[in-house]
Formats: sequence, structure tokens, C-alpha cells
Amino acid sequence: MDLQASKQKFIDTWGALGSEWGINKSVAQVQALLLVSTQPLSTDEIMETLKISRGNANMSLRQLLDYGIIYKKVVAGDRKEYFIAEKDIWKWAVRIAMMRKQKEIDPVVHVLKELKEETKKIKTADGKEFYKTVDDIHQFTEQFSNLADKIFASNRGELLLKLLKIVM
Amino acid sequence: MDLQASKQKFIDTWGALGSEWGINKSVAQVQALLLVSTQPLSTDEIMETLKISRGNANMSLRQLLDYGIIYKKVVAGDRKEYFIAEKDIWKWAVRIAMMRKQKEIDPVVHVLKELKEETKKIKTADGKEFYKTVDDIHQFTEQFSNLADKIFASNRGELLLKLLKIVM
DNA sequence: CTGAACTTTCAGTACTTATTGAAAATAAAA
DNA sequence: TTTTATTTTCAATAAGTACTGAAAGTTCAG
Repeated sequence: MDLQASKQKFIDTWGALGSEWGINKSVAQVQALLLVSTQPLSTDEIMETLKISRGNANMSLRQLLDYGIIYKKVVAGDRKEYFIAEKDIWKWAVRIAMMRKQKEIDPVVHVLKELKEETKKIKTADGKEFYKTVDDIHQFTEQFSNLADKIFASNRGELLLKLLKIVM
Repeated sequence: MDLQASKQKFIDTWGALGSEWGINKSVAQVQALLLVSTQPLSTDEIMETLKISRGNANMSLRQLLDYGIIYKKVVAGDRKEYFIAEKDIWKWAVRIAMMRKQKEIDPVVHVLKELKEETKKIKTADGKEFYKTVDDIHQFTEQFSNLADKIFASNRGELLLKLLKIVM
């Protein structure tokens, strides 16, 4: 199997993983393609390689730029825009993780807090049981949220993980 | 706001969270409903509360049973099946996490290994760069996979997390 | 300016996933 | 065994999500 085939396999696998975790397949594939490309790529090159439309390519690139995990690269003497991927996984993965946490987890934690607030004074058995159920989930989530922040929201994540491996 | 409304808010929030993370909304809502219910519930009660069809209710319950995060409960003198939720979040959340890891992450790790194997002997700059890209992702993933296993695939997860909070 | 090169937008369409409801299957009671 | 209650299945349909392609918008060289 040649390198080109391996790259294609990587791109396909990455697209499938993305789909399963709520990231658009094309978006994931474009990132994968840029990750394994040695040169900056233009929209047309991406369209051709992935066999996707201009609209799709453009939207996917925009999204990845919004995420902050790819960059524009000016190529001298060429009017087209070129793109390169952030290659440091500790940068791009952490960025995705933090964004999704903020967008999808934090609002849930907020609702859990509200629910506890709303029901903490209820004295019925039913009310107390509900409070406990919500509280359990809230505490569980906060514990992981804390751990995630410590690992991700610092630039010492890699070191921390290596230390954990030693002590645990 | 009364308890019933709070329960509904919990169910809705849970359904939305599920959708965002690849778990069918109805499945998530049924689990939420059982989590906040003081008694075992029948299919009919679930259909009525969540306003979903019999087919949907039945499929959702079956899936939750497959996941192992709800149980059947026999009610004396009643022919219908009743259901209760596993209330221990350290049991059910860990189960979901491990199942998804196994189904969706592990195969990707396997492909990453294959890709490294396929390309490790390539001597071109391009080949070496690809190997490094894949290797970075592979190592990153393995580090988290290890941490996850230590926290989840043991029954001391809660203790571990508390210790981490102290030492980190 | 003007026109060519390039990018963005978005209505229409295709594809995927979720849901319904009724028929078939199963299980218990009469 | 027959009847009745209950569960399961699944074809049809709805809802949600992704993708296309062409038109509109933008930018820049001449």
C-alpha cells in the first residue's frame, strides 16, 4: 500500500470518526487532508481531492478557521487562498474539546444548578430524591469538568498526563 | 416552578444533550424520565409522559436495556413490564463511556496503528511527515485512553478523581 | 473603471436518522 | 384451546442534516 492510499485511509477514518461525534464529515475530512498535506492547499485542490463541491469546501474551511485549527497561508504570486492545518495536536484537540465543552456541556451544568436551586427547598420524598439525582449528576460532571480544565485550559496538559501515568 | 416542571426541564435538557453527542433524543429522554421517577414505569406510562409512540418507546427501552443502564422490574399482579433506571451515575456513565470508546475510538486507534505500520519504512520526507502526524495523534489518543481506563475500568473512579483534585 | 479571478451564499435537492402506527408475534389467562 | 393483553417489528413517513451548483458578491490587476 502506497503513501497516497494510506493518506486516503486516514482521511476516511477521520471523516467517519467526526460523524460519530457530531462533527460534519466534510469538515473532518478537510482537516485530515490538510493535516497530511506537506504543502498549503487551495479550495480547488481540496475540492478535487475530496470530491466535494465548492460550497461544501468553502463552508468546511470557514468552519475550521472559526475553530482556529487551520490557517490561511498566502502564496506569493497567487491570488488564491491557501490553507494549512495546525499540526500540534495539543493545540487543536484541546481547542475542539474546550469549544464543545463550552457550547454543549456548560449550558447543561447551568441547568443542573438551576434545577437544584428550584428544588432544594422541597420537603417531599419525591422532591428530595429529585434533588439528589440532579446533584449526583452535577457533582459528577463538575469533577470531570475540573479535571478537563486542568489538563486542557493550561499549556501543561501533556506534562500533566505524563505525570499521571507515572503516579497512577 | 413546581417539581413536575423541574422534572420536565431535566428531561428536555437531557434529550438535547444526548442529541448533540450522538445519543438518540428519545433514548436519552426515557433514561431521564426513569432517573427522576420514584416508581417503576410501564411502556404506556412512558409513552404518555414523553408523548412518543409505542414503537419508539419500546425501541428506546430495549436500547437502554442493551446498554445495561435500566432494568426490568416485575410488579406483582400486573402483566405489563415495568422499568427502573440505574441511579448510580458512576455505574451508568462509565458504562456508556466505555461502550462508546470500544465502538468508536478503539477502531480508530487500530487504524492509526495500521497506518504507522504501513508507512514506517517509507524514507521520503513526505512519508516521514505522515508517519509523525499519525504517530502524534496515536500517542495523544493512547494517553487519554489510558487515563480513561484507569478512571473508568476500575471501581475506584470516584476515589481517583477526588485524589487528583487534591494533588493537581 | 472594467473584467477576470476568486470567494461566499443559499435555494433546492439528496441523504441520513428518527418516529409512527398498525400488523405480526408472543405470552398469559380463561 | 381460544381469547385477550402485551410486546416486537418494520414499512411508510417525517424530520433533520449535509451537499450541490449556480448566482451574487468581492477583490484585484490591468
